[in-house]
Amino acid sequence: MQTPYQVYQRLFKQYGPQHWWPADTAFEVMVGAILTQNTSWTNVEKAIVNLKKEKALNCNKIVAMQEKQLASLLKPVGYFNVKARRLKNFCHWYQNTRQPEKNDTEKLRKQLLAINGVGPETADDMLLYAFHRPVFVIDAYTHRLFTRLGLIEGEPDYEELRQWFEKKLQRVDDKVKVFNEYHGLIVQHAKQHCTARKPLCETCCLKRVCVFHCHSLG
DNA sequence: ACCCAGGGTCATA
DNA sequence: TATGACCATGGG
Repeated sequence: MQTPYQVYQRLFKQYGPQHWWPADTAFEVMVGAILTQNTSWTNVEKAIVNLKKEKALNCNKIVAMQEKQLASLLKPVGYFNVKARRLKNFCHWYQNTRQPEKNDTEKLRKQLLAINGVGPETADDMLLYAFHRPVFVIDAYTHRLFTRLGLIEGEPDYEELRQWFEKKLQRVDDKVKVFNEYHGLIVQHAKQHCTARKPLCETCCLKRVCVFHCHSLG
């Protein structure tokens, strides 16, 4: 059976460094993390452009702005009313929290999860890509890919899956670096070879992982 | 016309 | 705790 780290090495060999998170600043990372909830990144890019064009990619500006006006800038991402509210909720926290980066990872994670509209994946995106903490991000692609590869059993919830990855990768040298690349690689790979529509993974760079598993089932 | 996308909250049982 | 409804645009 292939280990999660061997899967990582194959993906890295195939695709190379992913240069995640695609954003100019830590604040832009966190905004993007909220906007991309259940939404394709191409739509998020359009909303980010709208915000930059209005010089509204700014915490104080977003807090001060009317929610309706913010929602109009967020139109391309869908759920724009919900996300305008969530973005404001996040910006209130960010504005009122002095030096959140001074907190240890667990405390920071609890603070982020306490924001209405920030769930486990969004919080972990922020922790890894904005605060550079060694937190493994789980998303729908990760769950689907590793389920199809047969590397995880049952239907683990978010936290169980995150703990599983972090345990399997506990000995790697630079966790922030590897977790960063790994999540980007999973998304890159899954977009191409592990979508909901195209369920079979026959010709990708992880094929032998899949074949080995199928054979091991007898 | 239908399904999906780098989720999360809330009401209900 | 465990489902289901809901949010809503853009691309295949």
